[in-house]
Amino acid sequence: MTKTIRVLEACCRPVTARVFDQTEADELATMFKALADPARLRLLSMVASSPEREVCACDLVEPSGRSQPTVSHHMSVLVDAGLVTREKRGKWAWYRVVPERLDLLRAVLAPG
Amino acid sequence: MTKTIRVLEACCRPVTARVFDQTEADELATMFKALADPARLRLLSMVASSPEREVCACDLVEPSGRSQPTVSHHMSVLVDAGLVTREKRGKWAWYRVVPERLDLLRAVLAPG
DNA sequence: CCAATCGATCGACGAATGTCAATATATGCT
DNA sequence: AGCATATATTGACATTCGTCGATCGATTGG
Repeated sequence: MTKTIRVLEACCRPVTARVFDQTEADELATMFKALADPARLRLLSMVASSPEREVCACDLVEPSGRSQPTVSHHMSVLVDAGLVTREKRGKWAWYRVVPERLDLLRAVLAPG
Repeated sequence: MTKTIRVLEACCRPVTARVFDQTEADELATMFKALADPARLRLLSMVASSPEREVCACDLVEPSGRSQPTVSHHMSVLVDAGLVTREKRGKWAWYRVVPERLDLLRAVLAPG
């Protein structure tokens, strides 16, 4: 489950620029896969739209309508994809989005 | 398999703007899910990076390294998500990307 | 018409995924 | 130390997904 976040070499070159090689496609697929579930998208939007730009895991369970283990699992998927970071402070886990990673995906989807 | 492409109401409001509601999350997840597979990403990049901006299905099978039914399936997923269009001309099927749909996803990923 | 070709659909199968209850781990409080 | 709380991990299960071989439908050329 814990996956190392590799750095995309051909970072930011749009899909219109060339055919993705296998490695590149694999890595991008991991990131898009993290966004490919409604529950995770809602969790991500909770973190991203938070005024403080960070959210405690304890504030995600009830609004998401999922069990605590399920939320923990989904957040791990987002962390593994590099889209959010997790910081443990005392008993609590705090999440933040990683804007550079969203930018990377935006660049990939950019028009030619 | 054939899914109607609904139009996103809250189109283009970024993830940083508010918490996605269920319907919105479902629809966005469908689009991201279409991008969440390496084979499909490569197929999409083949279409998107084509000089003529369109590609015949017959030119996708061999380079993708998948069987003809598998390619057809993947292209259907992309079409159903609204990311590409399929036009049947004679015996051949021609695919084009839908830039507006990529723009929509880029807008969703835009920073606050 | 018949044969050939292109692409979509069907059926099957193993692999991956989303989910939760139960349990484990870690931290803080008294 | 002992207990309560917050989160992660494990194990199980049903569902979805990616894949291919076989087949079907449509179009074209002789």
